[in-house]
Amino acid sequence: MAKTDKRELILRAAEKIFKDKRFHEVKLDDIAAAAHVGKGTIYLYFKSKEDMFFQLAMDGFDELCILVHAVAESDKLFRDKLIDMCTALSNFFSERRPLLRIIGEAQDVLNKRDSDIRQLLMKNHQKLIKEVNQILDFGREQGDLRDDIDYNVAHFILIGSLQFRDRHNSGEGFSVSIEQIVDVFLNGVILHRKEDS
Amino acid sequence: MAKTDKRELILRAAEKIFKDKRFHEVKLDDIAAAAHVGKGTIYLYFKSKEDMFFQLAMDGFDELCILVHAVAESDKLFRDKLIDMCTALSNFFSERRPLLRIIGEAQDVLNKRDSDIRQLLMKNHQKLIKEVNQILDFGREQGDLRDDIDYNVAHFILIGSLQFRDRHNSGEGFSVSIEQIVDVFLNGVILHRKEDS
Amino acid sequence: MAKTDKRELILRAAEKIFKDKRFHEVKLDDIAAAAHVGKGTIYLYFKSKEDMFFQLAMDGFDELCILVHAVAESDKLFRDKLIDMCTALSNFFSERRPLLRIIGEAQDVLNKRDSDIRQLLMKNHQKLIKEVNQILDFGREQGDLRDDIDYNVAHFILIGSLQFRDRHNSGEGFSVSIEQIVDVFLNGVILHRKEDS
Amino acid sequence: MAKTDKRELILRAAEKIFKDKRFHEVKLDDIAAAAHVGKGTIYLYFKSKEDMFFQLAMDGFDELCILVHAVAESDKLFRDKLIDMCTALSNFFSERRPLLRIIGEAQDVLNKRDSDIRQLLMKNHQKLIKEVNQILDFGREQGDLRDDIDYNVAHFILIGSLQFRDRHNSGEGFSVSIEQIVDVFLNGVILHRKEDS
DNA sequence: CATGAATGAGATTTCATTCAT
DNA sequence: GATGAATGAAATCTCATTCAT
Repeated sequence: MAKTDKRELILRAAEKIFKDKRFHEVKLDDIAAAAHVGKGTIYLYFKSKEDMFFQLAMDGFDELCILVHAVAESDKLFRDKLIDMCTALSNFFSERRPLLRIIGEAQDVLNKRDSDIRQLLMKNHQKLIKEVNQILDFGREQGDLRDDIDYNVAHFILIGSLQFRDRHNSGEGFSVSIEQIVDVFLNGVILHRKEDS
Repeated sequence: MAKTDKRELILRAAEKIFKDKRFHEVKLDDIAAAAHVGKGTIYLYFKSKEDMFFQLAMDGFDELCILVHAVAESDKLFRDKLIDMCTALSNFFSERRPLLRIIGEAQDVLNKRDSDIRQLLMKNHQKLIKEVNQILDFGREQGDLRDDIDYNVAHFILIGSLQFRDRHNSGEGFSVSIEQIVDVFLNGVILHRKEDS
Repeated sequence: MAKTDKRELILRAAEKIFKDKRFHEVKLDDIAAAAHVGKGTIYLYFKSKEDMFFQLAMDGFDELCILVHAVAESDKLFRDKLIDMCTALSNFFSERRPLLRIIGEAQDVLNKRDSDIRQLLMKNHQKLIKEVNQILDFGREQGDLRDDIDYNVAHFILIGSLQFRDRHNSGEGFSVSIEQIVDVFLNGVILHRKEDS
Repeated sequence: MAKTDKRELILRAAEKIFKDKRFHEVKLDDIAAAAHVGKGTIYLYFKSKEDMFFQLAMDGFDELCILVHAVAESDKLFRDKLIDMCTALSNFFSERRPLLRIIGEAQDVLNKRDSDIRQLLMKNHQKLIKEVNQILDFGREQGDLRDDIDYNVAHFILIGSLQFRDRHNSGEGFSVSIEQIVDVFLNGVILHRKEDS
């Protein structure tokens, strides 16, 4: 059995356990049991519960980046890429909501402490930004995007909306579609009174 | 000393302590010490650590609603009302970031369990939504708002963006202004070429 | 119940438990159970298991000093004081052998580490030396003691012999009496051939 | 590499590690690392940590006996033989102080349990006693030793003093010389006034 | 023989909560 | 009401020992 196998095994088990528990509610005993490994084995691969938690968070970030990257590379119109990207993000957020919660938790609090972790978080964040920017760049190249739009605004609006939407979806289906969000993002909410022109 | 004084004392102390710690990192000992009360005293005013935390989290929400309400009632243009509202929200989010983070962290989990807390969260959320809707209604009355915009979309985009923006502000000032967000919200990111022709 | 009561309670229980177990074999569970206190209570009075161990060792040292002091103050002949002192020490060693073992263990190893503990140990050691010296001084005043005897030699021989004797007494009674030891200490093993003079 | 090489390697590494640590502070991981062998290898040569420790402790005892034996056989005066013997013992005690300390620590406890170990300890002790007795016998033959001296008294005083002296030597050199101890052992501490008269 | 990853019993320690004062 | 000593369940973590390779 390769060394990473056990590590993966533990991370996947941890993910499940963290799904519906908060950090302090998660017991290493449960994770060990779920992963079918001895409790001590966890400590071969992770320095502490905290460490495991962060490796889990980083893990999720990587997947997210890969997802967005795939969309950026695809051969579609700007609007469709946006919708694909939002769909990909939304799926990711839905499926891995606990992971996201963990990432959020990690991001905010640990920024203030261990600088190693902060740097890793920033690096990951930049990576995601870069992927999203690829799509926005594409929009700009196509002449579909206003010149005066700060990329950050775009990120905040798209990702923020999607995350918020996801967070407020408590299982009975979304009340707002991705198309609607992308529509507002592209066209705004203002009535463009053509009769004025 | 009035009964509420001690309660307030504890809440204010708790607020400071929760600022840069995660839920499980906060010890009641620390809160009691910071509030200069005995540890047992906390249990006179709060059922449990959880309870105290949620009372803390809800604390101030009423004020926020009042603030937004005031904006709705004010005598301004739609765009300015939006900016005022977003400013109020942003301030609220900034001041209470740690709490919001912990709520975010806990929401998922608690949704599935304590229905009292879920109901309180939803009630508060509805209250805020109602106030925000007043402003959107105003926009619609003014003819500034597209007819086909679902209010939920608007909420998700505005509040989601602001929360996300706030969450990624690590102290050195915001990289994106509220005006920019409101601008995209109103006008979208697309280049409106038709008006040029 | 006074604060020291619980501390004493725990120390006395610990002493019993340490009696026939080595440090790593002693479980705090056992001590807590023996002292009829909660496990957490131990941590109210002692920083850690190690800390408790050292407080226990220091405790024993004090008693030892008190014993020797009482002999020094008594109104007897030099030889009888020596025998009394040796008897007191021997009794102490016998009754509290585990404690001595602990002291020995502490003394040697911790000398090399925490300087706070080292200083405390040295202070205690000096205290014991001082008490023994009182008795030797008395002997010198009486003209019973050679002028060229280094007090340290006397300590090493008396205390060393007694400890060794005690350590090799495994319950079936001592093979060597205190009088015999004091005799050799006083007169030496050499045959003083009076006929030579 | 011969079979005993690995065993030796481990024992020498263990010796270093045990030097300034208590039994429970020594980790087999450390010993394995220091010996540059796998942790499992230790179990090829030793039944357990305890077993390894005792083999280590017994290691060298034979040499000590041979050394004392050589002194007994030597062609010297009684006093010089005593000094040589004490020097040999002192060296042995100095070099193996950490081990002796741990044995002391464990002796009490183990006496009550593992009878194999007790027997081994006693056997070794008897062996050493026998060699020391040879020297005392020589003294008696020479007419240098009082007839009424129990050999055990002599052992306790000599070995006890030396061990105690060694235990209180914290590295900055001995405060008491072997000659001084032998002097008191031979002549006692009393002023022999009769000879003056 | 040699290894070191894996184990899991059991150690130490923490901390929310209680309750006698 | 206010307190904080006491609690003990439960958490994290350690490490001697085993065993498949």
